[in-house]
Amino acid sequence: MTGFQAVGTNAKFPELEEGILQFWKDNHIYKQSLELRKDGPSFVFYEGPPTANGLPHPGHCLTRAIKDVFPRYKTMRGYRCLRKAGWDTHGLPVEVEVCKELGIHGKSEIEKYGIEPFIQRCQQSVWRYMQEWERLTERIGFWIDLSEAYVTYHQSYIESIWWSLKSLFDRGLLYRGHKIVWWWAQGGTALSAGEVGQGYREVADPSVYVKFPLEEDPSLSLLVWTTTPWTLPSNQFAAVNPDLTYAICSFPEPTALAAGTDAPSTATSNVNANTPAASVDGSRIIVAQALVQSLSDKLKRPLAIDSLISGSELVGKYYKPPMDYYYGKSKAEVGTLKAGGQQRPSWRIVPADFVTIDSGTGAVHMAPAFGEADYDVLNQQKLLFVDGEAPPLICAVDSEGKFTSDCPDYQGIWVKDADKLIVRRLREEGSLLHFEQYVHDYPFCWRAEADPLIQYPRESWFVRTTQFRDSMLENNSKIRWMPEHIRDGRFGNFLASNVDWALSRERYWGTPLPIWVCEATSKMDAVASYDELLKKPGITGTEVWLKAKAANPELVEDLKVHKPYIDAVTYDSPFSKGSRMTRVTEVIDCWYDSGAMPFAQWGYPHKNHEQFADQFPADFISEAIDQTRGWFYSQLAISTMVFGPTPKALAHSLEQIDAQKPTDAPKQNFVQNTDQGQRDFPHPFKNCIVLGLMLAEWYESKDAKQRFLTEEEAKDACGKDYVSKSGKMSKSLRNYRSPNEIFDRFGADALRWYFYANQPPWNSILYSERAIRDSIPEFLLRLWNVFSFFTIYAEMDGFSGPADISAKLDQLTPEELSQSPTYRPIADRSELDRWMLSEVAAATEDVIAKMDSFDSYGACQVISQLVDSLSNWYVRRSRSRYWSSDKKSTDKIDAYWTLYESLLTISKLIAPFVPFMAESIWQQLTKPVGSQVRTSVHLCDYPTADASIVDRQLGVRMKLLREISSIGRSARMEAKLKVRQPLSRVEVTLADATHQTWLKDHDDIAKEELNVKEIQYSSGSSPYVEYVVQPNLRKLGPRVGSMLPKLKAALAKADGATLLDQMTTNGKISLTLEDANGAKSIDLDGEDILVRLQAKEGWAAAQGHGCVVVLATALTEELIQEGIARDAVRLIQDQRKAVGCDFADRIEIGITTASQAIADAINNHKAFIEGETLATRLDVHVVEALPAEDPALQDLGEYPVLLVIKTVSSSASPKS
RNA sequence: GCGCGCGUAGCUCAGUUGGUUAGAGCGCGUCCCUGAUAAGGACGAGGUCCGUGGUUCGAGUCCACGCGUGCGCACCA
Repeated sequence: MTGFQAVGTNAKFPELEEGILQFWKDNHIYKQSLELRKDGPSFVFYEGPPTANGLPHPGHCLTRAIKDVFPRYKTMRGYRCLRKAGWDTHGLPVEVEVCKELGIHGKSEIEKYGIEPFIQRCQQSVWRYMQEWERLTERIGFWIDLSEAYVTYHQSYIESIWWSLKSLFDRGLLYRGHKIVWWWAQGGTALSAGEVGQGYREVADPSVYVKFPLEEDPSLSLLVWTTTPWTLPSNQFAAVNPDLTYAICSFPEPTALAAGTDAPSTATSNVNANTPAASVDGSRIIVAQALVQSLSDKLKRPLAIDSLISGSELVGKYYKPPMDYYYGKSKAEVGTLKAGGQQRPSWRIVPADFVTIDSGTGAVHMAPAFGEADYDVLNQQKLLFVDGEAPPLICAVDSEGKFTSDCPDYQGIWVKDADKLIVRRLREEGSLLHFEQYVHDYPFCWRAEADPLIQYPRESWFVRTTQFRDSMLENNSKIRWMPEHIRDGRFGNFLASNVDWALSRERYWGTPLPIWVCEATSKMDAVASYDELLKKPGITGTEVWLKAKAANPELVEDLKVHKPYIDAVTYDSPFSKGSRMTRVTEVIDCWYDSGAMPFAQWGYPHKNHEQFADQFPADFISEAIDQTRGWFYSQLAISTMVFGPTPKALAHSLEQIDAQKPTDAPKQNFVQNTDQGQRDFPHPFKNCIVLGLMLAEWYESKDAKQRFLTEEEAKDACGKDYVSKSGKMSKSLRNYRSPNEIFDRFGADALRWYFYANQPPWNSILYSERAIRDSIPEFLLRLWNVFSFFTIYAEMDGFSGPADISAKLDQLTPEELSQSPTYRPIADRSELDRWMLSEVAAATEDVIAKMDSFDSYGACQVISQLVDSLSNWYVRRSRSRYWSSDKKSTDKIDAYWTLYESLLTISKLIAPFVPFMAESIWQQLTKPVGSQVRTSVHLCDYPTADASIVDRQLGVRMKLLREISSIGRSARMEAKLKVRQPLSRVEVTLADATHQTWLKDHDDIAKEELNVKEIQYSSGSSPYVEYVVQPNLRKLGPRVGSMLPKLKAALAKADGATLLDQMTTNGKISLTLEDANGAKSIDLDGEDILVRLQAKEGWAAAQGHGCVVVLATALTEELIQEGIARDAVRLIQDQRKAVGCDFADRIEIGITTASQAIADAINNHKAFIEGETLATRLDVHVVEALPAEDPALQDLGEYPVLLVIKTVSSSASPKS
């Protein structure tokens, strides 16, 4: 039979954790934990795949910490929670990284380098930081199955995506469209909305006000405003709002106008009918009436309004564009309108209701090639004309963002560089009315920060997500978002303004779009797997991959479904005999990759049908808020489209699509016929914790030249000349410490607890190193000290807990522990023991309730409170019981069992949160029974609370007792009476007599806490206390309403004690209140009032919420002597420690003093002092005077003494 | 510009359905206790709950507007 081993208080948590990690690894604890629950109900968790081609930072730690705690909790609660890791591997970031490595830039250079070697490098590059990621994952204690991670470039993953895309394609949900996209000209690719959003930056662009002269009167011009002068050569329309009123303005001489009789000196928005002003040069402009004033201010010259004209009257007028590259050639062309008649297609004023008077001139230059709204206008205009006579798209810029030969003046010039040239020319030609710099946000490429994006017409593949807007909103409404406001706020808004998903990317490293086109008919076919492709008739091109593989056997097989190998594969067209089917060149947006993860991680539906059925949808996911439009959206969109019902409007068109297919092609509805069929809402996840962003905190020297991560470092280096900063985490600023350093300094548990217990997870969090450090003593160390206390004494006393149990042991549940012959029923133990175990059980109930509703923050607060109760009340109050010399005393054994059981339960309670410390405590606590019990706390069931143990009333009472002690100490402090000095008496006056009897019965504790001989409780009148009767607003508010202020005043005015007497005698208080309508009487019963106590002035008293504690401060000779004796004990104990005595060493004591009072006190309490200090001899010498300067002199109370102690023997017993 | 958060002590943050004296930790100050001791604890100072207006008997909490701040979104022409 072995016992416990004492554990030191100065634990090095990081080292401890490394040991635990090794233990988990050696014993496959994670695997065992899954195995144990293999028949349990499932709790489905999805890992949002991180990208491993960058180093993990503290934000990833938060995500991983939150992701870990719920699966661990659920597993302990009996659920089977698989945790499949995953890696996001495709996309532009990888390509950019490789380009940097190769020192190349842009698509043409990639193609020069060769797509094949480029792809191979991409595939290798994504694993660059794999080890760091795996190390972080493991070190922080995130239990997830890394060995079977899903990887987005794997063939089976890609084939799942292909299957889903085929399903979309076959249902007509995938289409090729001409759209204005945000185009990265240098990179030669469109960017997704999410990517564009990341790259907005504030820049100053040229802002020009340009005249568009009307053909009917060239001296009259529509004035337009644009910040993209380079789009002017491609001008096609000018738009006005037909509902706005426009003003025709001239430019009067400022002086002439000022001299005018009744003319205003500056522009006016009223028509000046009396003074038809003459423009200096005879020219006039048209602007929105509402903007005349602001325009005049901007131009710093007066504008005179000659007349007004409605927008609708302007519509249809022809104008001459400011730059003539197409106008001169085509101005004479006309097109036939569907409605009859003819019209010039371009350079016409058109109506557009999006034109506003928020800024500019109320007239908008339209270059449909370079603006989405402009493009829509063109499409509307096209509809007006008969086929073939509609306006073409005018575009003077090529896909590299350079002017084409259409525009010889600027041919080959990058559009942004042309701005300056164009502005100069406009000025020279007199069409520029005003120029300024305009500061606004403009998107840049998020990877190549110097490259501005331009809007550009591009052929691209789209997914008809707009058709599913309602379904997605419906699904969204079923998701439990934490915080709640995400649902209707950020995410809901995003869904409501959904636009079709621009899916394709004209890039290289990504999932190839599985669509093959017939070279003759342009008809298309989607392919759901590589095998399906191989079975196509007349297939060729697969040898390209085989050759490459033969030449380099190292190539991973997955590359064969990537560019360029897949592009080589062609087959016979089913649409046109003798023609070939060739794959389109695009790859897809990598957000689609991650969003397909719910099924693609299993390779579904090509395999693993059971796994998918079992693991869809997820019960729980969590990522940071930046994933709203990323993974949260892509998952929802894809699952809704692939597994949800097809909207009615679409179902109709599906029949037409089917009708057009070759006869051997599969019909569209195969998706609906899978073994899954339609799924219940919500999918694909039920609960989602949206994490806040993490900001960094750091310090800088005032000259901003030095940066520090802690205040101490800043102080050391700069004295007071430093400032605190906070902001985005930035690799280049190095304003945060790497997670690894945090682990080495403080440990993973400290970091985890900091994340869980410091704020709700959705709050944005300031990554503060000091806060991480501080979370250690607040919780981890406090618990560890209690644990250490237990082991020290248990070892000393030979308490070995469950070692004497002969029955089978497993998890050391209370039932198992109760088999021990020394374990007494809880009901038989002391109040304190019952209280502690009740607190543990109550906390267990609370933690379970909180965790079941995903409130990890709340759960941590409960746990923290519990540990505080254990440390600062239970152990504090029970210390003497462990010191007792009678090792077999029932009380002592009870104390051990109670503490032991509490620690055991706590180790299980904290296991999901701080898995290392939990494990460490569990293993030490189970040492006496070794291999009989589960080897890891993580293999145990989560504790459940025995309701019969929970005594909430006892909890309330103990809290009151703690409050009385606390208030008493406050009173002592006030009276400057240190606790070592015994007092004769305290009087405690309670506001509420309910608990008085109980307190009286248990006042030993308070007596000892306050070091008093007697405690008197009362709740009646007291000379020290004033009573204040206050209304119970919560009860009375609804009843008396507006009379409440009067009632409040009446109670405040009345004497509290009298009111209370009334209440005691009559059971009610009757008040008469004056109202506007006269007097009104109100009866208050006991529940309508609250009694508050206030200590009267002049007493050593202190007040709390429900009680007042008054000290009897008079000291008798006896009390003083006892105080001295306790001082002496303290002095001797210090000395013992100073000379290195062991716990049990016996000593002899000699005290020399000049004070007879000291000598008398010590002699009168000799036995007490000897007992406390393990002294076998205590001599006091009284001398005339002590040598004043002797450094060995110490203060005993008010007098100096000389203290000598000598170790005489060692003993096994600590106290006797 | 629009949308969504946030704004509470020197700092980092809690604050449940509106309710009486707004809390915690750190830091600071004063002190206590001490064989859990390279720990532990108490007490104190410190608050215009961003501002203004409103609803209400009653607002840190609800509403409106404004200011500051963070994030997201674009018809930023």
